[in-house]
Amino acid sequence: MPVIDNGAQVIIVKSKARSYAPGVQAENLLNALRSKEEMDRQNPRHPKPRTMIEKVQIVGKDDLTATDAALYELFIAWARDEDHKRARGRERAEKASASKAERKRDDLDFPRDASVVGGTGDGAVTDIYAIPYDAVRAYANLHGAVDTPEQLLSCLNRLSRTTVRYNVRDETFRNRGVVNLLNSGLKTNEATGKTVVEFSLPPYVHGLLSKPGSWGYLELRAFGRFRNKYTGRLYQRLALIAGYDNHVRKPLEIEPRKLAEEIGFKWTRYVDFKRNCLNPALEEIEKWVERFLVDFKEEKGAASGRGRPGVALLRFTMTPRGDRKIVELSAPSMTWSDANAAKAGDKVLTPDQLPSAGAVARALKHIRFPHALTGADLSEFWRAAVDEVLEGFTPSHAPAPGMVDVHGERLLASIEMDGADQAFFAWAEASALTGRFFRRTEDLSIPRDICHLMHPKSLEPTEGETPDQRRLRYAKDTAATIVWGLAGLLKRRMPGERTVLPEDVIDTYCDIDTLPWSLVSEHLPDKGAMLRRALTMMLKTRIERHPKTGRNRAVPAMGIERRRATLRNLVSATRKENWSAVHRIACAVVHAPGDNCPF
DNA sequence: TTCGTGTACCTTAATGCTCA
DNA sequence: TGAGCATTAAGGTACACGAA
Repeated sequence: MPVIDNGAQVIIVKSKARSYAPGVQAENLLNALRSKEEMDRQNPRHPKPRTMIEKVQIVGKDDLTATDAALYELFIAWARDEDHKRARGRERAEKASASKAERKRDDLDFPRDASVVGGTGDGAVTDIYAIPYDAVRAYANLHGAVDTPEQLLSCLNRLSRTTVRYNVRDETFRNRGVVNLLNSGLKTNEATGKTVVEFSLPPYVHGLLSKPGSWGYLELRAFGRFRNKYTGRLYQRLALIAGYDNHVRKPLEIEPRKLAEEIGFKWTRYVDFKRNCLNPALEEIEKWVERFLVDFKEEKGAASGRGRPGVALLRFTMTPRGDRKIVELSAPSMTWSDANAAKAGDKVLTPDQLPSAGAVARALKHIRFPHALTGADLSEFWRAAVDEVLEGFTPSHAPAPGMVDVHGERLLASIEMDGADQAFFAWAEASALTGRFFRRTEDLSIPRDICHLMHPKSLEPTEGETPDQRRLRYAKDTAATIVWGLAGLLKRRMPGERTVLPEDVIDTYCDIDTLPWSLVSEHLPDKGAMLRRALTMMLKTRIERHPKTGRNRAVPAMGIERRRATLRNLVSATRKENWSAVHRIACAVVHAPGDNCPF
């Protein structure tokens, strides 16, 4: 149902939040693990949830080595890969059964993450995974650190006894809880002599893998070669930011002590932190990470008394490594059908908006896609993506574009500035990571009665715009997106998946570090301190007993209607650039607690 | 044996305060 | 106003310990 917002009816989906879990980017993960050459060629990347990157803190003894951390990332990637295989199997089975009896769509409200892996139905997932021993050993031995079963067992033992705290709220997890990283061990079949590494993830951690949100794409190849225990911890934080859209990506600015605390470095002096942690970590990241480069700067603090002023702020600026120019890439031959599909005219797109057959062929050769695609597939997906922008409509069942995706006005601007070929290549590279735009034009069934209301002015390309103006426009666009999300117009993601309710995504809208709030903060008198407090309060939870199951669960401390109304007011003020109104609303939330709010 | 990690000690640099 | 002193933190070197 459209919602009235400042006199205009709008329907949008949240651009930041993804409503499904992306898969591991690897042609064949097992082959990549077994062979160093395959690892270098495939360079598998796995999406790690932002929560797992930012909110985890090791509790107690921290004797994990760089190899241990690499193995942990491997296990996370493996679990995700296995979950996806099972999910695809489930989808095929559902399709088969759907042909026999028409399903009642509203009855299919089962949790995706539990059904994928055969969980208990309450979000708890209890699967045990097994990876061939030789594959794990080969991966752990990428830099010659682990060779024997005893050495591998030592790694697994350290991982199994390490406990972490996730400082997040969730419907099933209390933020003061502590869980093991994982449980793991070696298992040998005495009859066949075959050995596997078995592991299981704690249910809460496993559940995070399939939750909607933002992701940091981590390169397993790089992880396997890190030798410094802190490199992987710093790398994940940088990779998370490096994956953001060019227009919203800001440098990571953080106090040295805070960063040290976050990555588990015992603070003594800055020079020790730099020497033993930052320098080796940055060297290794530069040497092994393919996706981005890091520029590191120190900022001295203001003199506050006697003595030499120390380093007050660290600034890490990430830039994509090697933005590839399509004309510099070799062009392979193409099948007759692929070439015809690429050259075919389009009812909506102009010839200037269609990539050449050569561009499609280059994308197929030089971009690593998660699944086998043909040129005809890519051409079709591109037309659907541009069509979506031109119509100004996002299908209700489509997942929201991620920060990595090239979409919206940026896509049109890229076509105009760089040409269809280069724009297509950049779009294909991003889509290979997210999979967001791999769908058909027939999915774009637009209800004409509301279509004219959904074409945000911000989608029109503008000239002479400064980066700040562009960022402001992007923030306002995201604010409009939130309005659509709050209106409950995210009906379904895919056939058979459960309904996405506004309350499912409200938490992602309360993220102060993302647009529009990151930009809004810059305009507020207190630099967004009050807004941060307000959004934090909206994320607070309290524990209550479930009326049916009797189990304790965490529920939002602030009522859903009040959270929704507050967010709507905030984004409405943001769209009008009424910063004082944003500040007043934030103050009202902080100082005037209402229903169920403990403050 | 090599290398990562942590610690200790000394020197150097930067800044503010005091006083002639 | 400038020299000298006090204070604080970085830079550099060396060494011990333990994991790989």
